[in-house]
Amino acid sequence: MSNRGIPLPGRYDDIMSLSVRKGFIWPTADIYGGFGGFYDYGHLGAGLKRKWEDAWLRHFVKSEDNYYLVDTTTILPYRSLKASGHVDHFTDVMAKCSNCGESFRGDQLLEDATGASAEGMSPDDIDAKLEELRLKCPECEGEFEATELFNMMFPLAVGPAGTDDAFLRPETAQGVYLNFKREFEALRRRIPMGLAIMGRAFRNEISPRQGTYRMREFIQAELQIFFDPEDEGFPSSMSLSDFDGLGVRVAFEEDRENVQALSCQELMDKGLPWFYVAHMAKVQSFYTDLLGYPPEKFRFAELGEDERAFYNKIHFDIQIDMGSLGGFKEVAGIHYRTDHDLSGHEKESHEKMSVSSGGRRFIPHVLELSFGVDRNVWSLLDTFYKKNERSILKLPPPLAPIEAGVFPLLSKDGLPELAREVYTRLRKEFDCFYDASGSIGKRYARMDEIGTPYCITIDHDSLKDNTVTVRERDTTDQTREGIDALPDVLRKLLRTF
RNA sequence: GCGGGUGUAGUGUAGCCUGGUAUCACUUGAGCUUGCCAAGCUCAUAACCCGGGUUCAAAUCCCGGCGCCCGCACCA
Repeated sequence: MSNRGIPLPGRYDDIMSLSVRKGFIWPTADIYGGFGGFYDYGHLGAGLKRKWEDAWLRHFVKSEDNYYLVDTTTILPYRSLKASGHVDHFTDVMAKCSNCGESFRGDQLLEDATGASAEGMSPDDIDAKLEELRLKCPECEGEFEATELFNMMFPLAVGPAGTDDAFLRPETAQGVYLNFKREFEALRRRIPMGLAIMGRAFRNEISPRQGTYRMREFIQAELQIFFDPEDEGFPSSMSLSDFDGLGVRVAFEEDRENVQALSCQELMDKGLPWFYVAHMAKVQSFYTDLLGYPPEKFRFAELGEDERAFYNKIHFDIQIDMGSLGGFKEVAGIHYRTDHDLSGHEKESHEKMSVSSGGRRFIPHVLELSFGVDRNVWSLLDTFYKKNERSILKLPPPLAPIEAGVFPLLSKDGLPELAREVYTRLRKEFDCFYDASGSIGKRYARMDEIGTPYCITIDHDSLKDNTVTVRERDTTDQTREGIDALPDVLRKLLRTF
């Protein structure tokens, strides 16, 4: 990824400070000095995250026939991850130079020296081979220490026997593949079939960095779409004509800095299959149309052969330009995983994964839409937090953790009583916040900073005619509405997707 | 994991070199005030990342750990 660049000065700190002060995000076990690679969500962060997840679910899962949300365990048995390739590919044998201290991947050293793949070799075998070939540190010609196994997966000892026979899942996707046969039956053997999981995944990152961008425990929202690779009609409910006006913003591998806006047809002319293009359009539409990201901050970045997993036939990252992180950073990916995963599980479990459809028998191919939820939440804060004379978090209203503030203009003359009454009525349906403290301007400012799109103020006129002012966050414009009409008014303003 | 920087109320900071338990601002809470955009006044709450060591005395000096930021490496 060409993520080079320096963060805007103070931008990261501004967002982290906002997060901590107001209740979005802070380090796990903060009172013990934090815990590298782990972050907790406060009340606002949890609300924002939940609403992003709801939006994702509606846009990608509930909008299609035969797409469903499932939920699977975070602990998986050894064999399932052996079959998926994670046991071998997620485990690196590190060789450390005794002289300069530099670390290298043992299999890489052997491959460079012999030209043959050394993947999956045990540390002892690699040690023996390094010895045999008399390999020295490429940096300083120093000797290597005994190699060590570094596993990106967290091993677990399940049961009283206490053997390392399980791992915390490194991606949610495997949960879907393991349940493919059951769901295919339960959903009456229909293809295409989409199965989504939103849940936690775990990777023992060597150096977690940049807040919630790279964590050791993180949340994924992943959709696995199973389809017939030979069926041009997939998926039947999608049509490229839905995206006619959309210029799909793409940066190809050979010229990563050059973002082109291409039509779906132009992308297909470049050799991408139509189902892949359709999902690119759908993803971009999610960000730029639904959530309102500025198009220039959005792009697909093609990953080259050496950057993507070997089984991903086509792989574009979805990247958002984040000032706090120094440029375009990955928030999601679209991966054409072919039949790699189902075939792997068929081989290891001896369960047939092939299906009959369209008069043929085949193992379905998988298109995976994979989103990092925490990264997306961070990108919302980065993209929509404006800090000038006013500090405003210009969140899309449907994502705002607090949807409306309800204030009495003054703390006297019966205004608080009526305001409380309005608040009590609205809170049944909307996420509301009542506040009577400080000046009205200060209360507006507090709401602006946490992204509350609307504030309702009860004044003296309200007592006479049952109307209130509704103040809009970004413009500060006010309209006067009847108290009885508020639910309808707010519904129209807030339930926009 | 390596190198550089760094850690003081909720947030941002002064103090650290030249040891004597801490500055300022904003925030937060209470009260007064306040007829619509962080106004004002009074009062209050609140901090030296953790653990050792040196010393009569450690935020300050030394050692170890942890966290954070930047670079390298890593991120099938």
